[in-house]
Amino acid sequence: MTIFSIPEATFLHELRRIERKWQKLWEEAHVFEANPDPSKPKFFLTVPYPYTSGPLHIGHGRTYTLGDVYARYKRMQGFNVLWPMAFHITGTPIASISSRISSGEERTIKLYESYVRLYVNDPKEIQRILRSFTKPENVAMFFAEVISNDFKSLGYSIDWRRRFTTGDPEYNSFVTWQFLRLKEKGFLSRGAHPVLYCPNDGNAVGEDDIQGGDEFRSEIVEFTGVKFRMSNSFLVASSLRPETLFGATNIWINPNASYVRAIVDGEEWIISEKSAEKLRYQAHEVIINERFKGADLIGRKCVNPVNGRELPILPALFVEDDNATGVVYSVPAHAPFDYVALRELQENPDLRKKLGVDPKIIEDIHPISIISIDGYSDFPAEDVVKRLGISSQLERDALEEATREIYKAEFYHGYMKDNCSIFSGIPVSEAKNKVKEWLKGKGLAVTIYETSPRPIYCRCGARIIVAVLKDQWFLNYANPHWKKLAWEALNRMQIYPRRYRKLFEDTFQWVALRPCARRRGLGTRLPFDKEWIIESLSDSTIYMAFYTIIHKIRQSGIRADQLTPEVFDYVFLGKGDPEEISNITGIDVSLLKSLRDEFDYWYPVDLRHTAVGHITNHLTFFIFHHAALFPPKHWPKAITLNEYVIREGAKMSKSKGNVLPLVEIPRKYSADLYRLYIVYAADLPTVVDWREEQVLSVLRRLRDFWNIANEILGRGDSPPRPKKLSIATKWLLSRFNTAIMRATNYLESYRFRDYVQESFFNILNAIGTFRRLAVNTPPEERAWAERYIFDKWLKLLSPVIPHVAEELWERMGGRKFLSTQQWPTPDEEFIDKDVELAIEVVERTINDVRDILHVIKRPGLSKVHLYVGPEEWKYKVCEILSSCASAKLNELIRNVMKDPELRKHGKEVVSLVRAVIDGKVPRFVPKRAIELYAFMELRDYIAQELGLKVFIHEATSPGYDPAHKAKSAMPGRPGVYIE
RNA sequence: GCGGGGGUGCCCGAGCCAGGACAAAGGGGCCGGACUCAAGAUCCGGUGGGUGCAGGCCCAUCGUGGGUUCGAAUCCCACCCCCCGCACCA
Repeated sequence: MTIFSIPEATFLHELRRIERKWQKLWEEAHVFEANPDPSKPKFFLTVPYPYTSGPLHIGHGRTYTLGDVYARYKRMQGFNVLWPMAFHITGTPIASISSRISSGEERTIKLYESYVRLYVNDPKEIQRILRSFTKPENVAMFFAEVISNDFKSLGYSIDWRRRFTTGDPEYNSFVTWQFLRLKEKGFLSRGAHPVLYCPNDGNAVGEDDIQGGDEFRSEIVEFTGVKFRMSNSFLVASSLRPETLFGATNIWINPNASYVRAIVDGEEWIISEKSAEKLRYQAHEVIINERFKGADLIGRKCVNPVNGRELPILPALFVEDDNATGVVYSVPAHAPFDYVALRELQENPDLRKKLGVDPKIIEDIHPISIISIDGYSDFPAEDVVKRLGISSQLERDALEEATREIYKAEFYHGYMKDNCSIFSGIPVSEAKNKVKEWLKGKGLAVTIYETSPRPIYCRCGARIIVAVLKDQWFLNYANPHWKKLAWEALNRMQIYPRRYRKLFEDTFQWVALRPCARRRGLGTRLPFDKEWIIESLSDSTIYMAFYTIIHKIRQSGIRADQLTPEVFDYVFLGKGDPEEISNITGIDVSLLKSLRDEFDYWYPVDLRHTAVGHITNHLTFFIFHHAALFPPKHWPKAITLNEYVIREGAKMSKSKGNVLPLVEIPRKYSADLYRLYIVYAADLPTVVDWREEQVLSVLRRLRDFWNIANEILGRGDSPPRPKKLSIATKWLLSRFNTAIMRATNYLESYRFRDYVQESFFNILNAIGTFRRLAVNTPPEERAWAERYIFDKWLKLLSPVIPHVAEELWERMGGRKFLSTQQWPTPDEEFIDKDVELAIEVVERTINDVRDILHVIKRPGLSKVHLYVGPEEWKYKVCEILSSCASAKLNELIRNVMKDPELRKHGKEVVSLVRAVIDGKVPRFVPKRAIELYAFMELRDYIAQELGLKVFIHEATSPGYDPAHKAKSAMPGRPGVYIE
């Protein structure tokens, strides 16, 4: 942890005091509560509500802080800003946490104890809270409460009256309405769907439910079970590569495992006993008739459905009866396991004897090559097995590696050979699915699901399998009508940073069926099928609309059961007759109308800001559902996105123990420091690295600001404006007013980092420069200048460091809250590019002199003569050049030569143009008179910087020029002579 | 694997879409100087290499290699490496 030095710690302490003070005052004055006001333009900004399963960290805070900076900016811009917040409790994780705590799971209890301890000191109280976590609602309520406190102590300007959770009955009514309407529009569908499943719990399982689920990725893999006829039965052999069926030479079974003869969906199948049990969960009807050892099948034959070839059934030790059907077909040309197992049987009499294999059956088995691929022989399995020196089918790891290699190579680069029937000649990558579909179409294959990795276990201890849910509800994003609407919505939306639009577009392409309900967890029940609970991303697509009315629902005591679908139809869509709805629901007509008005005032969402991780799911659904349910005028306008946060170069994670919780920020650092750092550290599309060293440096800059500000305030009231301004003052005012313009443009285009750089760091630096430039400026003028910029500066900074700015505003005697002041506009009168350029010339000249001193190293130098301002026509050349877009020498010269006066100077013009192109003369230079004036005025400053006596000469009439340097003077580049 | 994004100086990080004023903003670190008894803080200067007793010149340089162009960190192609997403996890 940082050790701040004493002055830093003192300053931080002061900051925190100020932050608490203003948070209290804002809250008491209800400054950020927004009500419809037809006289003002509105701006509706949302950031996703947090999921309340634990504390937030500085990564989450980045997103919310950016949202707040923008909300504050827009508010000062004169918009009526609605920036609300709610809490997400829907779904399985919170339920799962509760049940784990209930069942006494040590790890979870420890983890949650540490979470609670972040917020609560009293050990007894911690235990009480922890015990309450056996109810999921209490987990949700606890974290909703502490997170909202975190947000308040970071100074977020949220309208808290509209807070709700997704478990509130009013919200349930709202979601119910959505799903009824989606169903009516035909956007829901039903069908079979495979899920990871715990037979013991009777439920689908998610990452949270799987033992070690956060350490590896568990997925569902699809095998193709191929039916090999065996008299009246089918031996069902499974493969991940159905296209290799053409190269099958035999069948492998595990001789020691138990197999069954079972009626599966009316057919008699022979499969492993273990697989028969699992198939019951995959929407198959299974009746087991007979059990026997795998060895009993050895030597019998079955028929390959693709070519009628008779294949012998042979034993193999590598076959797992627990994987898919426990039966595999052997393709020794292309599958390393098969190749090795076959060769072992052929070459090892002991093994044959042990497994009871008749040598005659196997001596005629030869690999059948069916795939051609560059870089391998006809028998890739043999190639790889030899290369890796594999000799036994029990060398599982090596064989799996070999299999992966061939699978990848053949899938991407292989072609089916001529012996593959109608699939001959096509790429393997295509053949795989085509063969599968072809077989399934003929009733010769089925899909068998398996977990990967295998086995995996539920936290309850049971083995997880794949189950097929027959009646899963889906949101059908593939619906062409719906998709078209969503595309229209996307196309008219602004996405920033622009690079992420592509990801939206790609997602829109592939998004199809999305399971939208589950059998467990928290949430809203599907209104037309109460067994199902609407899943957490599906219930969070248009909830921004709910913010517009929830506070009024609460205030007026409307009950959830009064919130019928007709109410929402009216409020959100303007459908139906309010009198009638009022009669049915008992909600007052005027109240109904005011809900409608409020929604109509705020909608659409003007900006949704969030982290990029949400693009492929939440944000896509957000757009789809708005497009489905609302008319185009209520579709969202813009999305902005930011990347995440790492810490000291490393990703934050529980296991590393390097997560910095948001709650620590206002305690160990400060809200404003955090805000300033997190916004400034990187652009939106760049990952922010939270580095203590850099945080500290930002803290020092914040303190510089604080000191300068208080120094300015300490001088009391502003002195009168001087009649004549020094060049230093002119420069500061120009620089500052330019900064207002730039900062505003940056915020308008969501360039938050540039905004902070311009309005905070650059102005801070400018004041430093000003103070050095102002050696000859009278103190009253300096004081006036600094005081002049001061209140506008505070306004500029209010969005990012609202507490500090608000405090200084108050100390300055500002009226009301700074947070509600008008955003500053630049004072055009003070913007003077020539002065800014002239100062640049002066600074550059100082550097040049230093450079020369460094090179000549002559002792006893004490004077510098500067020859400023060559002939006026040279400035004219620069002026013409600066307005030329082209950079080609001859074109530039032609442009310049258009001027008859310049043409007179012929060759000299050409060499000047060349000097500009070469960068020896700056292209943008001040007017001659101003350049001269700047040097005259700043002579003492230059002298002070260089430690030399300075003499300024007009280059066109130098009084003293022993080295003839006056003629080397160029616009923006005085001649220099040091002696 | 598929899809997306990126690789900039000792480190972080702008610039790239709209090629030219780019040895490349800003911050950090480091070096030198000022201040100080000293440390810290603060302020000033420097920070690719070489070279020069006049502000310069030469070489290298924005992942690597090609290309387009009078001109490329910026555009095109190939390769290498890194990050993110891939849905029932919110």
